[in-house]
Amino acid sequence: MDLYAYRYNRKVTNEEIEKILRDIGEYLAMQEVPFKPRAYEKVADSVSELGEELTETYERGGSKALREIPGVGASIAEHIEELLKTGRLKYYEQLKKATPVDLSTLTNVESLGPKKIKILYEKLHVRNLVDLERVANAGKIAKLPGFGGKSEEKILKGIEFLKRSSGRFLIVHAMSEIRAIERYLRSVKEVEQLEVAGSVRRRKETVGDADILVISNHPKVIMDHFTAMPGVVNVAAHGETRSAVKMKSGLNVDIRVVPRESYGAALNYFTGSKEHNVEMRKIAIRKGLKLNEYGLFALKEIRGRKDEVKVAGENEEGIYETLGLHYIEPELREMTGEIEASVAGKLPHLIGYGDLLGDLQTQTTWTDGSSSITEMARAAMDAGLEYIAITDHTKRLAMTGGLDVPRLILQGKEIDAINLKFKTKNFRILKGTECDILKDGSLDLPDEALKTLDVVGVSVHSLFNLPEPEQTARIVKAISNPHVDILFHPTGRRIGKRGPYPVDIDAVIRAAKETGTVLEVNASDRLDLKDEHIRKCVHVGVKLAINSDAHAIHEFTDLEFGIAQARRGWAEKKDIINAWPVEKMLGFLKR
DNA sequence: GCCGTTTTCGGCCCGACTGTTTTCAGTCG
Repeated sequence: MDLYAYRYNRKVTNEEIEKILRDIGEYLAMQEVPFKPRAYEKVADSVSELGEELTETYERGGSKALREIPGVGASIAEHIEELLKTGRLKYYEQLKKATPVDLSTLTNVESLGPKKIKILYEKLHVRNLVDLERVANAGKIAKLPGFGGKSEEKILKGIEFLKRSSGRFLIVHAMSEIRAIERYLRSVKEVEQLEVAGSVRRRKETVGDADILVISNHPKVIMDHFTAMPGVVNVAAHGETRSAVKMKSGLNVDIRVVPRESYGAALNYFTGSKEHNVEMRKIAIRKGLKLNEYGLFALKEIRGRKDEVKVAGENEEGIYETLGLHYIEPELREMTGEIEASVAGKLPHLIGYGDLLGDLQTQTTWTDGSSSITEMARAAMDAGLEYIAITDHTKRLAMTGGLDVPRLILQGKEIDAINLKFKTKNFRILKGTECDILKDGSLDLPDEALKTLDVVGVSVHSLFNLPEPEQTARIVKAISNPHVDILFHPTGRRIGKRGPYPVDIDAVIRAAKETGTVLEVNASDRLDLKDEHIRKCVHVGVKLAINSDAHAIHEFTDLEFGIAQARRGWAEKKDIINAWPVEKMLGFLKR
């Protein structure tokens, strides 16, 4: 059991509880216990979709409130209670003792599940990723019964993928922790101004650490508060104006206190990207100026003596202006043409964080979502949206209980009824689908059913390893269907878990252009399309939809990260169809 | 271990694919 929380006098988080429940499920699956694994897995999913910390749930309503969480019964409620009260769970510790392996890491290796992990542990004493890589490289896995050369190759590939993505955090996951740190620091009265710089401010899809800049006249107080924050497990540096800590989650956080007069220069410097900064300095030099993290300086000769005079630095806008540039939004500072565009006055007017009016991909309890249509609609309204499309899965995705035509029709009737209730609220629920693309590019629902819907999304959920030409042809065929409006998560990647399937994205974008199909910017942990693809779409005029892919009411907050991704792809409001009013959006879709 | 217009027991989202086999176990979505 993970005792960090208690060692550092901190409450057990949902994330920790989720991991333990998931691990228990895997342990039970290892022992081939029937049904229980699914029960634990289900609860782990529920916990991950909760909008409230379990500590709060428990304080609010005790074990009875825990029991109200879907999938939590008497026994799991007791487990959670034990975890909340003592920070440990004896049942879990026993399982762990019997098979001491780093389950959550090993199951992250593609093609490895509990059964194979068990064999690897029993035959080759594999406990963690390092062990696994060693035996795979030694060719020992191929010789195991049930394994072979290809399994070994797959495992090595999986390890490689995990290693590449380690040490960085998905911004979608890290942001809530970063925001909590921000809130904590802002509550310190000596903090005059504060901003998180670095890749977080540029909204990169993954971030390695968080760089926080603070203006304050009392740096020492700030440093002391910072290093004593809840959740800090290691203080790497504790200086006068700079400190660095590691959080329990593994996130590194740096803080710097800077004087007001150089705040803008420091913010610019610490926001990066490095390449962008280098170019800005070159521009400064060409103008006879010098730019560093303290400011923008002119070299002036005063009475025969050369001296540096600060000409800008208190804010970023002043620095860009003095350099003869239009202000460049942080999301664009990647040295991919933003400087030239800025000089030429041709920077895009980026879509704003409050610009979305709708969400065109949501799932409900009809399939694998955990909230009802009504609940999702209410949550969308609270999130400031005017419409959502309900796009539950289709029958091929059996594990989700995907809809067939009769159930789709039933769902449509329910949507009609709910829409009547919401009529006065200027909110509309659209009928939609996330229809599976089958192997040959045909669809999991017949055209007669598709044409009754407001929004038809299609996506690939199977056969990720088709050769590129086949996969591309499959997708192109699917979006050539005259009823298909949007291609959901076009490359199939899950950041940190799985790369994109082999696909010629340029060919897909061309086909989207020809067929008038919209491509999705999926805002969940897929962030798919990615920034450079978005930019290609914007360039050729393929329209985009930024969708949450929400499976629960609080997941509409993910839309922010989809917007960030679209901004990194230079997208404007005119490029994003769900930033348009519902009638205009519907009018644009294929008829 | 959970759940109940099939309610206190007896069911439990399941079909497709892969790589290993030579009829199937394990993984994935």
